[in-house]
This record gives sequence, C-alpha cells and structure tokens, in this order.
Amino acid sequence: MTISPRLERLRDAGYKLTTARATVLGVIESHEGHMTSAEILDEVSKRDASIGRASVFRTLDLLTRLAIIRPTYTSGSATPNYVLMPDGHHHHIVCVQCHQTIEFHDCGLAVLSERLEEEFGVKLTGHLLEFYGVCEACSEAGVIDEE
Amino acid sequence: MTISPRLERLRDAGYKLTTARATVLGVIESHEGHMTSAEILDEVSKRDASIGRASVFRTLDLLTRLAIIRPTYTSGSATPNYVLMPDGHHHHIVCVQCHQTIEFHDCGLAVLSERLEEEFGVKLTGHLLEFYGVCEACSEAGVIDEE
DNA sequence: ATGTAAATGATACCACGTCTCAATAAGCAT
DNA sequence: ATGCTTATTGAGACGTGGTATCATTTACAT
Repeated sequence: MTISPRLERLRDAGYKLTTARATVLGVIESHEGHMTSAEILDEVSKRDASIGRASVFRTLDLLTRLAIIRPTYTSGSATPNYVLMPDGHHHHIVCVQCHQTIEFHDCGLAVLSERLEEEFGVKLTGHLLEFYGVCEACSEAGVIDEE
Repeated sequence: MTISPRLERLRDAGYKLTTARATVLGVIESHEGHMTSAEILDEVSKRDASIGRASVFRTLDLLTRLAIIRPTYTSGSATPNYVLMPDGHHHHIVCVQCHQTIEFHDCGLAVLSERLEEEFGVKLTGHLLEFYGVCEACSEAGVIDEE
C-alpha cells in the first residue's frame, strides 16, 4: 500500500496509522477546498460505515495539531470549515455578506515567517491568511453597509 | 453619552444602538485579546444580568459581519475565540502544542491587499493572519514531532 | 506469534448556539 | 414630549455538534 505523504507525517510524529485516520484524511484530500465537519462525517461514513463519529473528530483534532488541516471561519458563530494546508499554508478571501470564498496563492510571507522565527524563537510550520471584504456581486447588490 | 467609534459603525450600517449590543462590544473591547464565547457570555451577564444569551450570540454574529471582531479556531474542533480587529486586521502565532498565542503587529500586507482588490474586484476591509508552529517552551520540552 | 499501549466505536452526555414568540425599546416624525 | 413602527430583545425550549467513558480492537515492536 502506498502511503500519502501526509499520512507519513502523521506516523513520523509517532501516531499509529489506522484506517480511521487514513479515511478521514483521504476524504479531505479528495475533496479539495473547504469542508464542514458535517460533510466530512457524511463522506467518511459513506466510505466506511464502521468508523465512529468520535474517531472522526479525534482525527480532525490530530490533523489540526499537526498543521495538516486548519479550522477556519465560516459564518458568524457557526461550526468551522476545515481547510487543507497544501504546503503548510493557505490563503483566501471571504465575503462577509454571502460567505463565498475566493482562494489565491502567492502571499510572499516567507520573509515575514523567517523574521518571526528569529524574533520569537518559534518554529513555524505554516500559516493561514484570510482577507475579509465584500465580493463583487454583493457590493453590486448593495445590501447593508453603504456609506 | 459618548459613543464608541465601533458602535457608530454599527449604527451607520443601519442597526439600532441597544444596550445589549453596547454591553457585548464593551466587554470585548475592555478585555483586549482573545475571548471565548463562554467568557463573553459570563462577563456580559456580570455587567448586566438582564441580557439574554440569544442576544449575545446575535451580537457576535453582527459584529462579525461588520468585521469588527473575528472568530478564530485555535484548538482543534472546539469553540472559537473572538478577536478584535483593531484596524481591521489582526495577526498572531499559535503554538500547535499548547495553544498559546503570540501577537505581533506589522505584517506588510497592505500592498497585497490592494493587489487583490484589483485582481478580484472585491472591497477588502480587513484580514487575519495566523502562523502555526511550536513555541520555544514546547520545542524545548520536545513533546512529539521531533525528527 | 505475542504482548502492550494506543486507538477505536458505541453510546450516553453536555454545552453551545438556534428558534420561536410575545414583550420591549430605538428611532423617527410630528 | 408623544405616539407610531419596526427592529430587537429575553426567556426558554430545542437541536445538534462535539466530548467523555469504557470495554474492545488494532497497530506496531519484539
């Protein structure tokens, strides 16, 4: 069996390679982009009904700790969206009106990252950059917040 | 009564200026930094026990839509932390081991922000930049993840 | 093969956050 | 000030996402 490089990271960190973990990661990887926990739960049990809810959440926690995925803002106080961090980083714009997200790729943050590592003595593995604003469609519709 | 500039933003956007809203914002403003919804709930009812839970959550949603605060997910799938966005932006480093956060201030993202506005036709009001890594203390303790 | 500790699944459980709805208060016009 | 209109509120019931517990299973080392 070939092992996804991300699963290897998991094993290298001292965690066991289980089917539950592989399935959860597989689901997230195959479904590039944002997923809510409900969607993940759903897809996982479609692929392997024997996997319990608890394990899915435990795996999400674990993947988060390993900076493989990241929970991120959705709507106000609702449940998070999980986002894959392809090379340890992820960037998007989210529209505060309609919650649509636009992904973009170059951020030029490598320099800042290094500076911070020195300044604070930390070892950085990734980052998430979210911009907030109003998308084209919404600003044309002109809902609230026009001054 | 003098009105906080943030409350004014709220009113200018067409929302009424109520005690519930003022209290919630007041709590968040006075407690600079990160707060969970539980902490906010607690502080609010300490200041004014007549304010209901529902209104607090509604206000959090509203403030989020207005980009005055922002929920961020420091730990895995737990409840979000609400963060004030002083000038529309906020930056921190979060330790994936102990969940401690370190705030920093200059990010040099203004340039990128403008470029994105042009490229995607959006109007950006703020951003959140999170770095993930291992803090000094944790990497000395050397828990998991040493290669 | 066998042992052992980590991980799992089932389920009961809890808390966060939402919904509903009648009561209230903000803001405006007079 | 006064009254009108409508957004907003508080109370509480409700749903659901996520967690704790624990006996069972599984991964991995020897």
